[in-house]
Amino acid sequence: MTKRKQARTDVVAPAVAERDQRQPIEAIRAAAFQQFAERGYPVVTVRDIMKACGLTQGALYNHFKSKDELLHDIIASTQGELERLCQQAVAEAGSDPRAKLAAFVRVYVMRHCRLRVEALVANREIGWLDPGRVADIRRSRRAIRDIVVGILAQGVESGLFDPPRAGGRVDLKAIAMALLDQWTHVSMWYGPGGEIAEEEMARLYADMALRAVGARA
Amino acid sequence: MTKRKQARTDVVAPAVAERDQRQPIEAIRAAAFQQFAERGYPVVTVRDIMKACGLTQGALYNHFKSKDELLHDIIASTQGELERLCQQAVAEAGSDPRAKLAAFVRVYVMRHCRLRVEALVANREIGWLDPGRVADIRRSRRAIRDIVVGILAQGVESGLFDPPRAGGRVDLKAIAMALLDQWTHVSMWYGPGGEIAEEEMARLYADMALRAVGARA
DNA sequence: ACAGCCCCTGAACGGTCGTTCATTTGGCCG
DNA sequence: CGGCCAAATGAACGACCGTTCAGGGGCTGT
Repeated sequence: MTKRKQARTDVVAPAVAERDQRQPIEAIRAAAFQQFAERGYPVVTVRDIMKACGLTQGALYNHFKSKDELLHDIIASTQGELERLCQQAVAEAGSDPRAKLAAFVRVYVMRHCRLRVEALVANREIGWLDPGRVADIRRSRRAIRDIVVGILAQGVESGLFDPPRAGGRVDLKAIAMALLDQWTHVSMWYGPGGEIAEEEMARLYADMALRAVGARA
Repeated sequence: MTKRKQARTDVVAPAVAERDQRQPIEAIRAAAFQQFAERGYPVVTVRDIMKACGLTQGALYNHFKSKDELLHDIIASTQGELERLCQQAVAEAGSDPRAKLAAFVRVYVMRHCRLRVEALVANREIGWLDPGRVADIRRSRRAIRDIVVGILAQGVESGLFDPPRAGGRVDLKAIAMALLDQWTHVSMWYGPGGEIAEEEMARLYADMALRAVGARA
């Protein structure tokens, strides 16, 4: 091989553009999301991104310090919004852990269906960030996981959940990771043209989760 | 940035080597698995891989036609073995769909715990393959998914499974995808130094799956 | 009208990439 | 011991990378 432009043979839709009409910084963010989701951070060049919003390479550096900062910027904004939505959903769901879990799944899954591109980038491309910039993203991910662990703990304590045991005792962290894995990766295969609506996806996943943790009827 | 050697800030363990004693072709495969898992296909250079097994860049091309062929070779071998193991596990599990599902989960999860490096590469790096080479890997993935769909269908038909409904009817394909997502991504976070043994992980995931599909006690 | 500023352009820089190839190595067979 | 050939070397090639920067509009406020 001598050409270097091979695309990820994955997921998602096309993109090219005439000079985007939005604020250039927003146009760059949007183009970067699309391109990173389609082909992956390392093979998307600065030239690609800027061409996709009708500018040239150099203009990127009027808005971002580096390609890496651009990636961090778009991941961090998406991740922060996700964390906020999850907290809000749980807070508004009342005190029953079953309602909390259902509300969490609903928000989380619907967002990963609707904003597939953003979810894909935030979850798959995080590994390309400079080590120094990855810390706050990881913190946010842990925070989201801990919300789930908290709901499960409350459910167990109140006797409303009866989750499976691993090695004699219940490992809520492992269960939370397993559930989050399946909710997160909806964005890898869910297609808006698919047969199932986002609403139905959310309900399906919530049902599976409540069954998996042994929620009382 | 001017240096290009940033590592994925992800997962997995170290590697360097003095001249590997195995057949060079096997040494290259092993080094490539390790490096791709640690840092990701696009940023691992041919020079990196060959240095890791004590050779120089040029020697790769005595054994593989290109870097891309090397990636396909190691993914295809792992993927093929996984498909074989899954088929075998189900075939040996008798006729009860509950036993089939449990056997499948056991084999699938334990393999993804034990061979984390291979699973990581096969699942995460597939997108970097040339489009022409990706077809057979996708076929194998679909085959594995269809094994799960088949087990679920049998369970529903025999009345032993009562899975959740989405939009009025049962969508076995979506359920199978959801379950496979959580089984597959164990390899992303399970650590052999972790508190849970592989056996216990397999049992935990099998329990969750049987509950999720509404298996009769 | 004009200065000042923001933003964009596009050539240029130093570096790294996958791949090729002429050459050298080293083990095996007669 | 000499010939043979598979396998390894490492320089070289052409391409392209992220980033910099001097130069050039086209707004704004006065």
